[in-house]
Amino acid sequence: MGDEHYKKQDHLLVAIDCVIFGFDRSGFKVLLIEHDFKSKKEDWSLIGGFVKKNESLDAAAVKITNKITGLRDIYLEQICTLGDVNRDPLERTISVAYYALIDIDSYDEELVKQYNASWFSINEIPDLILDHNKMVDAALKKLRFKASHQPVGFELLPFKFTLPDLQKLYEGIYNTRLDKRNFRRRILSLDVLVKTNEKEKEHSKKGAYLYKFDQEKYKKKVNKGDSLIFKPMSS
Amino acid sequence: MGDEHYKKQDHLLVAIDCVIFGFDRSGFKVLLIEHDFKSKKEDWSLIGGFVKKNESLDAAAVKITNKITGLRDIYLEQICTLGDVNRDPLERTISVAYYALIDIDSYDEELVKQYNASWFSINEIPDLILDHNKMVDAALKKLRFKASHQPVGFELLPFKFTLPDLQKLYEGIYNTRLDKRNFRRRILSLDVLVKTNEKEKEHSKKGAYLYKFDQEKYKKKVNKGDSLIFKPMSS
DNA sequence: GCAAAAGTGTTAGAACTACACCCATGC
DNA sequence: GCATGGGTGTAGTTCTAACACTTTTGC
Repeated sequence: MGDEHYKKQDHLLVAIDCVIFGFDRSGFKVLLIEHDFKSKKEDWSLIGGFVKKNESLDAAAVKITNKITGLRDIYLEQICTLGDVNRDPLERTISVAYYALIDIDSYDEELVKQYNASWFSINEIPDLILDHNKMVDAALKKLRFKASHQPVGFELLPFKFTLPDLQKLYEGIYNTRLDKRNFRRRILSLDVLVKTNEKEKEHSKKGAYLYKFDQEKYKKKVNKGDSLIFKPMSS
Repeated sequence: MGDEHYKKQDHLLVAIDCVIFGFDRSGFKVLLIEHDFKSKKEDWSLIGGFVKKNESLDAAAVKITNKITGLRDIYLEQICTLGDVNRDPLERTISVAYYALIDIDSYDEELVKQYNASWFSINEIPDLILDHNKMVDAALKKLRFKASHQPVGFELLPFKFTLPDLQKLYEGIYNTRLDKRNFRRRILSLDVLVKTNEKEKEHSKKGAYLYKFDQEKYKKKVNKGDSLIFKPMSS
């Protein structure tokens, strides 16, 4: 915004690209699509699209994540905007990157297949087109920060989950190993978890208690936001 | 980025708006311009401009801050991008917000006058046009985060400065009071300051020693970046 | 000589890290 | 009965926060 006249200004293509994070027992993942319109092999990219004139950035990001996952009410956060002149060789395009957190067990598998999309462990992200690797790196950095200041998990886990699962989620986010006892003490001291009487017995013989989030308290913590609740933890 | 065809897509106006932070003994400030083209009274805004087709976002932000301050090599960081459909009533415009940190004693006063710009204490930011207040809030939040993880000050202070000044800077950033002894211990333990033998005697009878940053070590800390070095501190 | 700001250490409490064993169950 | 993953407590260390007096010098 400035003192120049609007009419004569350049108008640019504006894109949205989404880093869709998901989590299951085998780890922390990103959803990528095979980007075939140049039909090179192994040409992966983020999910994206262009912003329409009558559509806000946030709305465009919702539309795009919904298109491929089928999910409504997705948690989305803006990461950054990339705008080098030649970042897209076809035409000058600026791109606003977002990340999404979804429960990996609840997306629409049909849609994902249809778009040639696959989940990649964050340790095995392939080379992506354009500057999409930069976006993934920035998304991870931002998510790690977020996770160190606010509880994270509600968006990434099913309604009920075990503490070992939650720990694996944090280990995935920080790409590190955590001490079981310290992790439990810490996460329970946040006072946002409610223990149920049910046990999950698919993944161990003894079975692990299922917990759920106390939504009220959870949201309060998330909105508070500035208090430090987790540091990247020790091994 | 997506699978749609580029030609038919909408093209949008893209603006840059800059939150220019400065610091002097009387506090922590933001530079605003009187936005007179509708000639309402007291119609303040951030400094901004439109992005040209052949100009990167970062370059546009540099150009804009340079235009009003006359400074080169300004520290700039992207904050966020705002893109509601009706955020600018004149035309659909998305705006990428940046913040700049400058030494308030070294800008070009002539230019600032010419643009009808003034410094406002961050406690007294007036109502700004469009969504510019949102940008200022986001800038502060981001700067506070940055200051809690990396040393800040090199960009905002003159080459030599006193510890009481540096403390006032942090107090300004966090809008709080800090304990002198704890502050000194902490900031010195970062091992990025070098004490000189000179004293600054304009502001006290006893005089305070001048310090400078050890640029090597400072940059190393800034690039490292992820280690927590300051929490928002106690009163 | 006194007002005004600079400078300096200690201590109690809180938080963090590291660490090892028993439990419940399916096979 | 044993292998597998779930669950639990403590002690040493480090970090943090609270706090008061002396120094210098311009007036």
